Amino acid sequence: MTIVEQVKEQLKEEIREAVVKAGLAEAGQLPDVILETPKEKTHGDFATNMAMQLARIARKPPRKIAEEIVDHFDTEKGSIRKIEIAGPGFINFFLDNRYLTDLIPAIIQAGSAYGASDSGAGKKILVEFVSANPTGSLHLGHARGAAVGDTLCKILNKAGYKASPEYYINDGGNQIMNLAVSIEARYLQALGREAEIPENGYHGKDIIELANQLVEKYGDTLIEKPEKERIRFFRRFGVDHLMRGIKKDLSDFRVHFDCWYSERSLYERGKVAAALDALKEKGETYSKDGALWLKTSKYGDDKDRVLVKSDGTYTYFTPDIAYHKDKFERGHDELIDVLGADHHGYVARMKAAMQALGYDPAHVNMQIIQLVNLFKDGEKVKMSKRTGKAVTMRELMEDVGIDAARYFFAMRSSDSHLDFDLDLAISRSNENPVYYVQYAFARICSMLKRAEVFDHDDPAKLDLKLLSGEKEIDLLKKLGDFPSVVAESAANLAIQHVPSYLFDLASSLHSFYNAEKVLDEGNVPLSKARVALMKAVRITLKNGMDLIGVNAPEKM
RNA sequence: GUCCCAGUAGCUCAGUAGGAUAGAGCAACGGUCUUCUAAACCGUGGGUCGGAGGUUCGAAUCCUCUCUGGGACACCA
Repeated sequence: MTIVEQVKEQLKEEIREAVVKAGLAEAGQLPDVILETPKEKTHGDFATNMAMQLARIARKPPRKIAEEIVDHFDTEKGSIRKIEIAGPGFINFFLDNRYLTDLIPAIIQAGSAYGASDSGAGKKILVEFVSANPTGSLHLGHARGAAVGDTLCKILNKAGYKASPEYYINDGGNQIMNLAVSIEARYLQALGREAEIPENGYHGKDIIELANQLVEKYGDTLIEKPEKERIRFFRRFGVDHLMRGIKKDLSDFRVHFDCWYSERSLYERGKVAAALDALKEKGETYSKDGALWLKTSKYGDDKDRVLVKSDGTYTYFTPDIAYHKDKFERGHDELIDVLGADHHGYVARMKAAMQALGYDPAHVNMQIIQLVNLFKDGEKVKMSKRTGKAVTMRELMEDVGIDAARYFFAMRSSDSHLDFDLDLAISRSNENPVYYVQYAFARICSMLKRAEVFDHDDPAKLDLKLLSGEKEIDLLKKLGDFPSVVAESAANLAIQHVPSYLFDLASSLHSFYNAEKVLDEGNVPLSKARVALMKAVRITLKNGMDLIGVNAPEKM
């Protein structure tokens, strides 16, 4: 438990005691004590709305109840400086700053571990994201999914969950056949022959480049191969090549996956057939019009879905079911899929399929990432792999930079539409908040380089109560918030809280920096205490930036 | 037609397990470097939280209806 949590828990316990002592409620019927941090400083360090909650049970006006609670409150125990009753019946607690200054040695000692908590209780979560078909380069939408998925995993792990990031490679379906045929066509064209890309094939530039490489490497020798073998060759070559590019893009974007899961491997290990059998056995399927259907409508889907088409082949849905079943079988308690908005229709049917297999659909969590609209020269740029005009993830990295892109994607709630103005991001990148946060870090580094005289091995021995200025208290409170920000962010799958927290912390730092001098030879004890504070802020900023995949530069 | 997301300051968006006077950045205006990085700080102005009802001590937040914008609704993946 973190220091701030300990303080809050103790305070809650004391409130409970006071309520019982005052005879306002039995210990058993006591509502949960809600202790919040007021926005307004004049409202104290912590506040509770207990009196309002008890108004009904005790049948008294809230302010009267608040008075009785305060009268029975044991102020000796904790480090409470002052208690006030305010507004409709809030009880505001003003604490001694000791618990705040205690944070500094704790943070310095924890180092890169600061911010961690066990609020996730080791729950195993598989987070699948990106999972783009290997049929072209990753584009802007994938970049958002990648940033969100990667950050989500890091936040979950920091908060005590066990999250595994995974990429599902769709290397088994029709799309891949289309890819092979498209490569073949481009290959023939590169050799100067007549060939046309099929209607649902891929027209991207990267396929042309791929074909050119084939010509360089193999000349026209591939034409002589029998068609089946040739297509198989193009397919494997295409998948390998494109997956290499995808992996490179993702790792350059600082996105990490524990596992690259192949769809083909599901077939090879009989997982698809097994999933199908399981559904049949449970009586969740039926035949109609020559196809095999799954009764997804029984579990809340709009209509039933086809598993096996009348031509005997599987729909994409069937291996996907096998894949999700496998995720549970590998021991994960919960599944999170980070999906593009175009997969919206997929949510109900996959949850239904999992329910049909006997899993709790509440453990299948689909996070829909809304569209990214790109604006360039004031015009909306349509994204499509097929047209070859898509803005790629690579271009994004080169144009706006990885730090800015990662921060930008993390800072907005992923279920809102995102307008990404490329011109603005490129031409006025200094206005990007990421630089504000990084600058705070760089400033501290720069100060600490000169601070050797004031540095102390054991911050606990310093006179930290000298840190009592308004700006210092602000900073300390922010530092103490970090673990609960991470925990809450994880619990709500709301990653945007972290960038927003970093911005606030940076703001407090800048404000402090401009108001006070840290390194002052005229006041050594205070300087030492402030150096320790700066170290704690630097650690916290760094840990937060790590979570969202943004670099912490020592110099800017 | 059904479903999902959004609508909060001029612009881009935070804030939604109900809390006190709704926030930030940008833009506008006015200040601050002989002092640890001015990519910063300090200040001013700017709001029917799309609209209407409801729930209650209390609603941007929860419920119902409604308007506007975006997206999804294949024996494609």
